[in-house]
Amino acid sequence: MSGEVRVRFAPSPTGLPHIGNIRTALFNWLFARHHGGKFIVRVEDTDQARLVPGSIEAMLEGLRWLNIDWDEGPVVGGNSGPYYQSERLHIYHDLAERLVSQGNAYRCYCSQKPPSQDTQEQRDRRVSASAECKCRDLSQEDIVKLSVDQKSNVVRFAMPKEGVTRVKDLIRGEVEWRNETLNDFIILKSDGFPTYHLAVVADDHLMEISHVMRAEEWLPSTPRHLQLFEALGYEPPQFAHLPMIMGSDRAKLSKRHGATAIGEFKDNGILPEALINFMVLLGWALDDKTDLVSTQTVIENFTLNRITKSSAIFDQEKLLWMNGMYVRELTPVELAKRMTPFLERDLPKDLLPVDQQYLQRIAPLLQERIKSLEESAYITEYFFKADEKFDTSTIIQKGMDRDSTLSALKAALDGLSATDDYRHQNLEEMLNATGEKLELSRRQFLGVLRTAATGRSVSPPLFEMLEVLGKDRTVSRMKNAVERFSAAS
RNA sequence: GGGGCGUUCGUCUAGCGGCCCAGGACACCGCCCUCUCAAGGCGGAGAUCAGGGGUUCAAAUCCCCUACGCCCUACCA
Repeated sequence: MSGEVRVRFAPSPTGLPHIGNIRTALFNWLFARHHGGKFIVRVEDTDQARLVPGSIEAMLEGLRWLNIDWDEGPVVGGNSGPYYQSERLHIYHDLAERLVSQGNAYRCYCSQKPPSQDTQEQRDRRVSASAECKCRDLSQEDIVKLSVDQKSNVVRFAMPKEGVTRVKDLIRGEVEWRNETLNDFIILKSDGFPTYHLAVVADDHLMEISHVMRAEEWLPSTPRHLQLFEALGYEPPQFAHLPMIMGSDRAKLSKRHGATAIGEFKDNGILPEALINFMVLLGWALDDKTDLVSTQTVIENFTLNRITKSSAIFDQEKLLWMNGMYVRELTPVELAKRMTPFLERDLPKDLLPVDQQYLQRIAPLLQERIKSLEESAYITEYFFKADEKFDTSTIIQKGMDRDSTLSALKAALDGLSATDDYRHQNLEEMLNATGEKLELSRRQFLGVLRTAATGRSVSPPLFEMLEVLGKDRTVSRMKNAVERFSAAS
């Protein structure tokens, strides 16, 4: 391959940015960065009917969140703009006109039938959309007559009726189609907008795209694009069709498969770096044993021959595991920072705002206990709440009774009130001695204290936790526990 | 119906003719560690490499056929 690598990501603003689209963007970006080329974002807004306001903003927001930067496109501009196809209509009109005059395209006057009225059965049976259209063979006379009383028409590309069209796909190898199996697709719609086929070919050429990397669902339309490039006298770019991402039922991923929009991952507490790593592994692998891999390493090693051919199923479980791995790699300060928005969202409002200093001391204790930031509020709640109002019966540990539990609480309260040294080593030494004196196992004694301090049977290691909680909170909770436990008899 | 692509443990994958009676990871099970929960360590179960034919001294790897899955077959991208 000669010349600069220029790849593009071409989303259409028809809804929330999907994980499949983002993965395509990611692979294009990785490819560009690997080759020191350019990554371009181009908005394919040629379908006015399906346009959903805000989708491009969400798309760009998703890319930014993932740290996928683009060299040309919306916001940043570039020398090949505009990067919205709706602003390039004149280009497509000129090209369509040229194709018609060259004899590579023709106006079609057939009445349109909204596809939505077709039953699935009809669509399955349809030989080809243009099968009944005879406009290709209209005489000049007929055309003149038709164009006066028929105000709207479309332009169809005249596919060669013989021969084959071949592509040397960089991932799949040689693929070929007999031209007779391809129909005369529409290139210009009656609303004056081009279809995807015309626009993509025109822009990939004008923007000097060197490699088209897109999802496999586009493979069947590649011969059309190739024929268009040919008719226009353009040299086609290289093609690489990426495997698709499927839902757990092996069907094309969609909303009903759970979180699929990029924003949902963010809301669900997934770290962008974890999502990147996970998406990379959906169709690419560094070697036979690496799962956790930095973006930098991926960029250095990102070559097309390591891309898988078969589609992949999105495994939420593995993503969550991977996210946990990334959570553990954060510094306490960073973790605290990332948890904050979730605490602000999910913690009872009266506990806000959270004390950042305090949070930073809490963070290390949960770091290896959470898989997603979404768990932030639940897992830290007792650090912020005042005295816990748990069911006092849960405080009694296995093998203990009310009396032994109460004396354990009292003994602990005495010790915890008497000392000011709340370093965990000291607490451990002191409380272990107390527990031994009471002839309780660590499991029992510390279990009682854990419940008294948190109201829960599960928590980070007790001593470290009490150290972070500090004397005031600890003593207050122990007192509270003693009182409530005594009263509940 | 037509066209195209794909098919290695449940899932993501390694493998590009001998190193593979197939390696890693998630999930699962067990043990160890241990104040609970995690994390970590160790081990286990799990794939007749979709099936059948070839080619070859040798095939998951090359070729052919079949099956299945998926995608496309719109004035959607």
